[in-house]
Amino acid sequence: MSSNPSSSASPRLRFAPSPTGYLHVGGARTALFNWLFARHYGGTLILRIEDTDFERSTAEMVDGILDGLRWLGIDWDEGPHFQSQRMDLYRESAQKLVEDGHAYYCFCTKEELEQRRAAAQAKGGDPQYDKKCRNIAAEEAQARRDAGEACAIRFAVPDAGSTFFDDAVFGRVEFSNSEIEDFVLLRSDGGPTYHLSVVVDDLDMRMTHVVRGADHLSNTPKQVMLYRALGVQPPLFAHVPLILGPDKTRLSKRHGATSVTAYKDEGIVPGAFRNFLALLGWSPPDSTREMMDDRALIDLFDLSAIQKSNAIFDRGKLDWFNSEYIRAYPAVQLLPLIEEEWKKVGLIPFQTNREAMESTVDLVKPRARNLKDFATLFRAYFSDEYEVDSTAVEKFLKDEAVRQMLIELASRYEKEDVFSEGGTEKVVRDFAAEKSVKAGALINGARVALTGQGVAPSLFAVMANLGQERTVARLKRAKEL
RNA sequence: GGCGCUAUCGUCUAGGGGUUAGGACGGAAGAUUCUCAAUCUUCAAACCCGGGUUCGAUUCCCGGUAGCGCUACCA
Repeated sequence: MSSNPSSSASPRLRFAPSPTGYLHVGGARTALFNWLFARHYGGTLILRIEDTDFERSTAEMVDGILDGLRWLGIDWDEGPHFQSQRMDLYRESAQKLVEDGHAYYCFCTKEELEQRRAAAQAKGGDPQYDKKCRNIAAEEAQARRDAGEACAIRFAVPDAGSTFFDDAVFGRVEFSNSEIEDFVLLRSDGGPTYHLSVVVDDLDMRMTHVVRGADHLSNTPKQVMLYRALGVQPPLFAHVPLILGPDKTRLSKRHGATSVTAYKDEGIVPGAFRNFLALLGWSPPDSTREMMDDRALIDLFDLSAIQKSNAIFDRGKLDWFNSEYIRAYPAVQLLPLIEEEWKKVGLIPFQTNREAMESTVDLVKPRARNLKDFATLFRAYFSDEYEVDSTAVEKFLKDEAVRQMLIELASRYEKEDVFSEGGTEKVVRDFAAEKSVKAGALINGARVALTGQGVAPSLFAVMANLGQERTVARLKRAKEL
């Protein structure tokens, strides 16, 4: 008998994705919660790939899942283990269950089952398996197997009584055993079903806690029965509510991106995504606190603070987190991510000096909402090939006189010996006073000429950043805009 | 259909037998100025419905409704 899981000194948890698709946001959050819990208690996180469905599982998906986890900053201590390499263990366990009288051979074919199920339902009866094979004598079963008849192994669910467990988030959940059919443990092809493989593996890998999606809540009593039949105490379960789309249905492609890789590709920064995900269904003791790095998340995380109801994925809030994180990320950290975005659009920066690029990043990052902004909105800060926003031209440069003045202004800057933020401003203001025009008109016009945008940081900071030569050249081009 | 779970602003949530029901995103308005997607200020916005229990229920209990999940030789 194992000891009470909740009193274990060092918790052991696992994340067990099925590689039949990329890492989706629901799975990512489950992984995150497991990780936060394990790190909070100094436990062990095991990664297990549940690839018993050979048809749908691919190695490519496994790589995608691992990439997604790494991107989110989730690391693991053991694994990845592959269920496909542990098939013997499942067969032996099923065999043992038969020997101990907890399971039996079932010779019903899939067709027969479907037929009888349909017939039962037509009569308004119970669609559960009718236990036809439950009482076949051991010798007969052996004989039929020897004769090569295909068979599955089913668990013999007790006819009476009920099964319950105490979930860390939902509390006590109880099911009447009569609601649970004699489920299959081992398929006729020799492969285990989910219920068998999870239990056998969680047992073999000495899991103390099972944190997974709430879609498994109704399946849990089956697994609890299996643990009991195997003579052990089940681990502590914690079921995490599901993530829904804006229409309150299960999140799917219809709602946009569902894989974490897609968010990476969309210019979301990993810290933002992790922070956002952590707050979907969980909140720290001080719920007014929202910005949390991994350290804070780990310190504050607690299973009991997980929400019981499903949460809707709010893209707007994610974007907000993204802008906050981009602003907070140091330029050194941001630059490599930005360079990936440049690569995607073929932008080759005119500047190669890292420090200079970093200071440019710092200049514009407060206005960024997405990493892509550095390759689109902010192109002019890094490249001489950028588009000019026509509405900005319309708004600030439609006056021919302004254009002329900007060209004149360029000549003045050309003659400056020092080109500083304060100095450039003085030149414009003096020039405006001289011409009896509002400085704002010139500043706004110059902004469009320099950045192609009507929106930008302080003009003089931009000039200082662009440098004298580039500032002059772009101002001179004002008349062509 | 059966079984299970859930229910606080549009969304994420805090709270809890007596509160002006708090915060955040988003929305609206205003301020600022050199533009704004930045910043600051302000505003609107919620306890699903019906019964109990109670001096008092949004909070506890029951029922309803709704949503979600499970009901496979998928995981």
